[in-house]
Amino acid sequence: MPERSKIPDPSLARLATVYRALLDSQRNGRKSLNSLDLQELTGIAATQIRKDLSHLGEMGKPGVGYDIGDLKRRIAERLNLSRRQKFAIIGAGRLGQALASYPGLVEFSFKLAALFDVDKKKIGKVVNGVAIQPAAEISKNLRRHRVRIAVLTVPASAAQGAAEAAVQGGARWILNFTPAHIAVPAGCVVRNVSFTNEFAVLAHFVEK
Amino acid sequence: MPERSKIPDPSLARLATVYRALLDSQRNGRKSLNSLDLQELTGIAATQIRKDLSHLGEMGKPGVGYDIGDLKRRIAERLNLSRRQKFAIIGAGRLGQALASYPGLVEFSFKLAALFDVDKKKIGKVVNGVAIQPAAEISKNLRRHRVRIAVLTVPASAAQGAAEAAVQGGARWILNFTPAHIAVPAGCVVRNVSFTNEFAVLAHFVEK
DNA sequence: GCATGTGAATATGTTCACAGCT
DNA sequence: AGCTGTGAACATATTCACATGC
Repeated sequence: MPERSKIPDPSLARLATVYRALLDSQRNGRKSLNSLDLQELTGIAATQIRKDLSHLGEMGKPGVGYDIGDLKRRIAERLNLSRRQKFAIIGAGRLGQALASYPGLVEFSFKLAALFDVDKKKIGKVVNGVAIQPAAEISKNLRRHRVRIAVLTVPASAAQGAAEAAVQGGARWILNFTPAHIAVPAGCVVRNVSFTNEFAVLAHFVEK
Repeated sequence: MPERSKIPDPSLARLATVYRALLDSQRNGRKSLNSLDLQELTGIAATQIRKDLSHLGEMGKPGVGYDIGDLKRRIAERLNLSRRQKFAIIGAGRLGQALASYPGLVEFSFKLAALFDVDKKKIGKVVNGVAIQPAAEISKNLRRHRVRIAVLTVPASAAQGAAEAAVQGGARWILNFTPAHIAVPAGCVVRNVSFTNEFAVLAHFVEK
């Protein structure tokens, strides 16, 4: 398989899931795994896992399985998890603070660089080692610290403004936890995460 | 289009997005919209929206557009949003509390029925009108209040146990915010929501 | 004339079956 | 024998093009 093939989006998400399973297994002293072990750990079908991994080039030993260290390295490389990625959170409400101190992000080598809010009473409060700063300084601070990833956890009505400030400050990758649709200049990537949509999809399956 | 066709999963999620846009437009006094207006509001391609809506049967007037009231009703009916759905949150950390008081869920007619945590210091604290209860009472309380939807916002290591208690109490639909893979009996539906996967997918697109 | 609804064409993603390496 | 890696078959989802109804 060509070393530089484009990986399908759902495959990327599954690779992240596999990556976490590898971290856990490694902590448990495991050295290698086969695709069936991974199915057990993640709930993803073994054949699907092999197909996903095939996008990274040959990895495993037929008849044996995968070396955890190798596999981790290859996935990390491809998902850009091998280099520390700084990110900023805009909106220090409960959700923003939950994300700010979420340990799973550290394992994926994300580094909280800044935290912003409009609420004057919150300014200065420290979460996970980072002090909450006034929203007015978003652009200036993102630029100064060369932060390229912004996470929006503000109310929907403030989302577009927050996104614009972030882009102004040089952010190009935005994770939008807001239900609002945000418009960004070409070259910016937005990924929307909607809780309520997840609830709604689940609700559809609830029997009447 | 047959009135009872199976709607593709991604389509369900988009319908939820459209539904929210309709709520907003209605608040702004709007009476009707066409598929291009909806594209503007949601970022979803007009042609995709029409295809999604076609799963609900004929809805719009050619040359005119869609009546917001009608459309809302039809979507709500199909997504099961027209009847109040009780749900419980297991794990009253920052994320659990954020979800507990998230206003978007009320608009989708979800009703927080119970909130649980193992931490004795949190027991009794009231969030969004609901007192936090001890985790030991999950099964008993879910059953008593006939709650069928459980939301897991506990640490990964506690996820399987929490799920089992919820199922024991009669829950059949589980929204898992934990990175852990959880096993449930046949007939239970689990939907996984992973923050870190969203971060990881975004990271993949960050240029080196 | 204008916007919907839909079959047909395309693109994307998943599953299968098995050849080939260890 | 055991498990990977992959082309080929299948399934699902999106886009297009246009006939139809207002």
